[in-house]
Amino acid sequence: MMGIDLSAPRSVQLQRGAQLPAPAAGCVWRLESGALRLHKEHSCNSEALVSLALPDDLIGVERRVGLPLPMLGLAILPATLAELPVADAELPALVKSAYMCALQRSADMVVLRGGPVPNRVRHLLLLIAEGQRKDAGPVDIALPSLRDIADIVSTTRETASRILGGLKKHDLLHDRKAKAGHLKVPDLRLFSAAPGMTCSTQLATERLSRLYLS
Amino acid sequence: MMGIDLSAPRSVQLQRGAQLPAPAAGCVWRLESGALRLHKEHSCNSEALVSLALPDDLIGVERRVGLPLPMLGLAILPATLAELPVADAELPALVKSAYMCALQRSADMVVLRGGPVPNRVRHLLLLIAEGQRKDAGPVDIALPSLRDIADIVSTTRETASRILGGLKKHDLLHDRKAKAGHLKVPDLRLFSAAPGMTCSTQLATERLSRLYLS
DNA sequence: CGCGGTTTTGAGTTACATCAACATGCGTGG
DNA sequence: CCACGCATGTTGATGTAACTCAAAACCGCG
Repeated sequence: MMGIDLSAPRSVQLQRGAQLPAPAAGCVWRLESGALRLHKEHSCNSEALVSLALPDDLIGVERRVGLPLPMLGLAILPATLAELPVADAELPALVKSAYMCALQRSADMVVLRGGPVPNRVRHLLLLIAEGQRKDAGPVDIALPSLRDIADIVSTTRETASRILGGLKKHDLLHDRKAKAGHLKVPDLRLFSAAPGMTCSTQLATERLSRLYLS
Repeated sequence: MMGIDLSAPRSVQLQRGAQLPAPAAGCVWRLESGALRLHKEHSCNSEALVSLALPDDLIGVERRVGLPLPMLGLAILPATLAELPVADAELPALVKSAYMCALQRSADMVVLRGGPVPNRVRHLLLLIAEGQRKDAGPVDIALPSLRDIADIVSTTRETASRILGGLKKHDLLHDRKAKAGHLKVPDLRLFSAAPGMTCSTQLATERLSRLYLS
């Protein structure tokens, strides 16, 4: 209703676990850094998980587009978001980007929830690391809580812990609990080259798990 | 290049396993009945699975919107699709629906790939049954192949077979292999009311599996 | 300091994948 | 027509990845 404030697009910082507030009227969020988990139905239970939000993703477009129940965003990493005022004329272009992004995230979620758990965790870490695009090379990344990791890849906190431990043992991850780990992205991605790991295909599912857990 | 044929929107029938051809220039598909699995990267391996397409979903919008690599559609049920000519002016509205649908499907995929396998299969069957909307009440549905079920819920054909067998034993599903099973939707959905089954939440994960497998 | 939340580690159990053997249906070609 | 392959479905036996349960160590915080 009130005019859009073009002068200073609001910016927001979120701590791990903090909930994303609704954007100002006529605005959407754009994730600058960090990562969120997006839920539907204002319930945090993992049944309602829809997808992740990674840097450059648009968040809240579904409100502008009239979705009955807007999504809930929870920071799994310290995140910063910019409020993007969007005129009606720009809306189509916006929805288009949001759509393409949604497809990508949907594909991500599928991978994050299929195959052996260690691979799923690896994939999540790589997604996060790429978000912090210092493009290739070892990266210092903030790690999500074990609970968030577990919820996202659909496992338990215990096994998530063991898997991170395994990564550490293999020198792929340092300074874990400092809530800012040092991740050797290239090495980690190398494992990606390893044989297919979608258990369902029943193609050579090399037992990679052994590699991770020592 | 050539003008759009408004007189007779083309309609296509697909058999189980058949691949969806590219729509005519300037057109998108609309799924009338059946179901597809959507992959990216013209590979059928289940790593590339992105989501499902259920009746009323729009397919091929990503082409109109300039996605570098268009998706591949494979019928998991006998499907009929209508070719929808779409003028540039209508595109925004189209992308909007496709976007909202993508969000829904993303949420579906998350559920289809988390928690105990029997529940995932149950969820898939319900999705399919709802697609054949005779809204509530027992429904005769065509069943996807075991391979497709397995790929989608991320399991093996063997366990998928065992789970369907369990459903049959519990009178929730009849006439299985006739490639047209009779599904008791309401009863099946009832199990949905049962306690949370997202293993990751570590909330009361009642051992429903026992129920299914006899 | 004690106190709720997260993380770690261990030991026992189980759901599920794996492997193997077999039955069935379907198309192709002799 | 049967023979043959090839995909699909079925069922059992076995191994193991991952969940569960439990208990301790480690926070950050009022």
